[in-house]
Parts: sequence; C-alpha cells; structure tokens
Amino acid sequence: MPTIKDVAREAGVSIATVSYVLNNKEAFVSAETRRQVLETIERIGYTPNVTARNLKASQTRLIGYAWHEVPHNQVNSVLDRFTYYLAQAAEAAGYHVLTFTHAQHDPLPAYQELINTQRVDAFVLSGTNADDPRIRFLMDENFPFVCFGRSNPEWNFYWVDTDGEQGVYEAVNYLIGLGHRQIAVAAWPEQSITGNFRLAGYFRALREAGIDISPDYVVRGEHSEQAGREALASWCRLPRREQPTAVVAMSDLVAIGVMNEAETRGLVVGESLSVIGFDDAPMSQYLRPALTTIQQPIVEIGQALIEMLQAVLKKEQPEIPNLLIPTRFIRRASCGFIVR
Amino acid sequence: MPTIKDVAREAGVSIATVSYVLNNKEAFVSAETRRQVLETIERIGYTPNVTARNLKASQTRLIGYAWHEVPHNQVNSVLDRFTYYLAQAAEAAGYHVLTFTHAQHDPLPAYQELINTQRVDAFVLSGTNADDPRIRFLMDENFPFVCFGRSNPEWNFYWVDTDGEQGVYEAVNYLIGLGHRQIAVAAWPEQSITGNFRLAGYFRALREAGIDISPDYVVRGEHSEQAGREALASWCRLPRREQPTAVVAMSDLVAIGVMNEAETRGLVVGESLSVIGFDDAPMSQYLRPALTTIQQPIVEIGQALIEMLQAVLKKEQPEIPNLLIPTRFIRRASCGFIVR
DNA sequence: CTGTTAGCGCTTTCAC
DNA sequence: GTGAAAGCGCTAACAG
Repeated sequence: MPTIKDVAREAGVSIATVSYVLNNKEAFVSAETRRQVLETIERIGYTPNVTARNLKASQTRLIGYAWHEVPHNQVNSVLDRFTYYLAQAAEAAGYHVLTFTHAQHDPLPAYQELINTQRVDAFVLSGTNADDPRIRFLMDENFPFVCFGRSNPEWNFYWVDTDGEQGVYEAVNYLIGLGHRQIAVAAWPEQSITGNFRLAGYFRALREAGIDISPDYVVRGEHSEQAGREALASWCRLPRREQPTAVVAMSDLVAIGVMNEAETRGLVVGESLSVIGFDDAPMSQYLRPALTTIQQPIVEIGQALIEMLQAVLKKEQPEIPNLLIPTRFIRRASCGFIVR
Repeated sequence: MPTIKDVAREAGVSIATVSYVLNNKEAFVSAETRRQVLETIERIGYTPNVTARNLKASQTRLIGYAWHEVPHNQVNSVLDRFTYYLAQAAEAAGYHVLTFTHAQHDPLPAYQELINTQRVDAFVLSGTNADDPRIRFLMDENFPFVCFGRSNPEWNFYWVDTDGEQGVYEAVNYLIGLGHRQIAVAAWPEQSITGNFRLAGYFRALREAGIDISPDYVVRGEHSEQAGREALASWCRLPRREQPTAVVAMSDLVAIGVMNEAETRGLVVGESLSVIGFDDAPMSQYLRPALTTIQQPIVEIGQALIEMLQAVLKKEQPEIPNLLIPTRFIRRASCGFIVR
C-alpha cells in the first residue's frame, strides 16, 4: 500500500503539501501543485491510512453497539433490523459500527474495555430499561452515548424512542372505531418502562372514549408467546359476557401467543376476537390471519440517533436532547368489527 | 487517559520497560521491576491505546462483515442471528466485527473502500452465490477473507457452510418414514447454489428409496412467501391422486407460503399435507401448526469461520480449507403420517 | 536487565 | 506557497 511519502516523492513535493491537498487546505497550496498531487494520488492509487489518521486525531470513527442476546424461544427482529439502519446512518456520517457482545447480565465490563482501549468514540444503546446500569455507567464515565429508548426520567441523557404511547392509543382507538368496548391488554411487567409507555396509551384511549377500565383486562407477563397464551386463558375464565372482544399486546410475539391460544379455544381471530401486536416483526404479515400491528420507525430512529450523536461528539448541546418518533399503524386481517 | 509515558514516569522506568511488561517479554525485565510496573499500571488505571498499537503493527483487529439488505416482505433471521455469534467468536479471538452496508447490487465499492483505507484486516462474507463477484474481487485483491457459503467450485478459497444436502436428505427420509411417497419440493432458482445443494439431498433421498422423481414435484421460485403459495397452487392443479402429500421447502418463509395456501385450499397441514421448512426462523416454532424444519448450525459456523480466518491471517494454510457442518432436524407438528 | 531511539502514517505548527 | 520537523502512543532493534 502506498503511503503519503510515496505520493510526496512521486509528485516531487513534501508530505506536508500532500496532506494539505488531502485535507482541502486550499489556501496552503497553489492550484498547480494541487493538481499535480491529485494526479499522482490517482495514478499510484493512494488512500490515506485510517488508523494513522485516527491516532493523530485521537479518535476512531467507530461507534460501539452491543448485540442483545436473544433466547431461542424469543424474537427480536426489530433490534436486528435496527442495527442495519444504524450502520447505514453511521456510514453516511463517516462512521462505522463496531458490534460487540457481552455477558447477558453483566454488560459493563464490555463497555469498560472498549472505553479503556479507546476502541470506539461513542456508544449507541438499545433495549434500555428503568435505571439502566449502562446509562448510569456511561454518564459516570462521561463517555459519549445516545440511546434508542428511555430510562430514568431524572437522568439527563440523549435518547430517541418510539412513541409507544401514541401508537397504542391509535390502535385502541381503531378498535373502538370497530365497535369494541371490551378491550384487553397483554402488558409487560411493571418494571418495563417501554411497556408502561405503551400501556399509558391504552389507558388514555379508553379514558377519552369514556370506557371503564376493568383491572381484569390488564394482564402482565413477559415478552413471550407463552405470556400471550396465559393472558388469553385468564380472560377466558371471566364470565362469558365480560370476556374481551379485542386484545392489544405489547409485542407481536405476545400477540401470536394470544392468537394461538384463541385458536385452541375455538375463537376466530379477526372475527370473534380482534388482536393487535406491536413491532411489525417480519413474519407477522404472513400469519393467518395477518397480524394488525404497530410498526416501529427504526429507520428514522437510526438516523436521528446518529444525528444526535454527531452533536454530542462535537460537544455541542444537541438542539433537541431527545426525540419521540411516531409509529405507523399497520392494518391487517386480525381485527374486525365487533360481532358478539 | 493515561499513556505509556505516564506509567513510565510514575514507575520511574523507561517506556520500553513498560512496553516489555505489557507484551510479556519476560526475559527483558526483572521480576521486581515487572511487579512495580504492573502495580503502577493498576494504580493509575492504564490500558494501552489500541489505535497506536494497531498503527505500529499495521493491523486493525477488525473484521468486516456486510449486512444484507432485507426487503420488508422477506426475512433473514438466520443471517441476523449469525452475526451475533460471529461477533462472539471474533471477540474470543481478540477481534471485533465492523459491520457495514452497501448498495444492494453493487457491493464492491464498499469492500474496496475498507481495503484502501486499511480499515479492516479481513472480511467474512455470507449469502454467497455462484461466481460471487465479491469472492472474485477479494481473490484478485489478495485480501484475506472467509465465507459462510460456497461458490464456484473451481475457485480456491476458504469457506464453511451448512450441509444442506444432508439436511434435506434427512428431512425427506423422515417423510418417507412417515409413509409419504409423493413428496414435492419448493426449490430455489437454478442459479442458487445453496438451493441446488439442498435440492440434491431431495433427489438422493428419493433415489435411494427407489421412488420415481416426478418433474411436476420440483417447482422453483424465489425466497418468498408468495413462491410457496404458487408452488402449492401448481401442485393442486395436478390430478387429485397425483398431488403430493408432503412438501419440503428451501426456507421457512417459503414453507409458510405453502402452509398458508394449504389452509386457503382446505388442506390441513400436519394431517392431509406435511410441510418441512429450512432455517428454523425464530417464529417458526409458534406457527400453527409449529413448523418442522432444518436448523442451520450458525453458532458452529461462526466459530469455524473465525478459526479459519485466524489461520488465513497468520498466512498459514488452514488445515482444512473448508468445512461442511451438519444441520439439526427439528421435529414439530407440521408433519404427520400419510393419510390419503 | 534497562534505556535510547527510530519509526508506524499522518496532521499541523512554524519557519522560510 | 512550501517544507522541515514534532508528535499522536506504541513496539522493538540496538546499545550499554
């Protein structure tokens, strides 16, 4: 590989001059010299060595992003695809994404290591939760980062998130528009901050529509198919007339559990029971019936995060320290007019 | 961040001595000095700067891996999860994975750029196909890489692949064991090398069982749900008695198309029609009925690739230039004894 | 055993 | 305008 020295020698100039040309220091070099240098660069096929540049500049142009380990009975298609769009947005800004893994319940050493070795300039976090130790840690370390997801509202950090509250609000309104009044929700555990935002949308929609909220209709469980099954099973234990005619789940995976259990119990999803998920997992469009769901705006989130990160790295206060991006409601066949 | 100079000053030794300690050049430094240096390192919290080390060593300890863009009506859960295991294996070997994206039909510039800027030490490719331009390019460039997947058999390069032939062979034998004789296959286009290996397993199983292969039973189509639907539709156009009782698809996505179309046509999957997929996509376990499938050994593939890559980077001939890893057959509810 | 020093490839200050 | 030279943080050859 040719170096700056080779270019200088070939072009009959000093390496400083080559560097000026490379860095568009127009004022420092005559048009003619510049032309000659560029011609030489072209001819010998020179590209600056990024490691050397980075050493000089004390940067890496690398953004660390931790993979989430997904148990085999789960799915996290949203985060998997998000990573693609994140990489794309990062590249547009002249960065690359370095992916790394960590022990499921002990993420900090992996972050610490990347900071200590100065491997990355910043991190992007996803799947944040309340009092997330990673956020606390990075704030303590005063290391640049942005989050896909919220956390402790008292903490002052930069994040972008899906507006789950609004998304579920719209979804429930849609069900109300179909005539449903007995709408249940398969919620996440109380510690799940994301789950709580989504749940708030459920409450708001019912409240605004003047529908009483039955505590029986709010069942909490994990992000699993099993949880969806159990939720529906519990609603089926209610007196016949009190059973919900529609269900909103916190994720497509949970919604699938609801659908599967419904089938087992002789309910027809899309007719005697309407179901809505969250995420728009790739497979959801192919379920029978196809699942109505709430799509997360992962493309926009990736772009917004990188934009915010650039401001953080420039030590500017990003104009907007955080951002809520609307979801997109995906209407499919799993919901129908009330029939019962 | 402290540097090697700070350690040297604090410990009252030269930076060379610190470097010797860091690099375990035991012979070059007395036990006592060593102890003192280590103590200082610990005390001031020093970690070597990886960029500086890399510049010196002309390496990056970064492995480039290109994301595949997945159209929204498709799924590629296998590659998404593979990336996680690849990152894990890379880290165990002291590398990190740098992910990047490229224009769907013009990948080479992205590879070229990473080579020219000396951003990565090597690449891992996946989703390879016949006469893959990326492979040809990297061979021409003489740049280190290994592949998840095969390509032109005349080319001499390092790869690890799923043994799709054996996987489908087992699957078809399983169907034969259930009494099926009319077994169809939803195959991929002829250019798909991966598809052809899998298809070969289908032919071998039938041949060994002495079952005639009907050309009507081999339908080719894309990797899409629609292709699965169309394949089943075409079989349903055969005379009633000639219609297949079992179907093997090249992917879970195609299998889902087959299942969905079957339902539309009043066939009961797992009873009047058996279906087998390929991949074990995360959702497949939750389909109704749950999909019998062939799981790709992505954990082992990731590990094998990194092992191979290490040998390549050491300029050793890897002992085994390529490796076929067996699949795991996942028996679920979508297959049953023949009933027709 | 330990230290001095050159140099990896680049940017930038400073002198001419 | 241009070039010499220092230096980013580290490794390793060489001298002592």
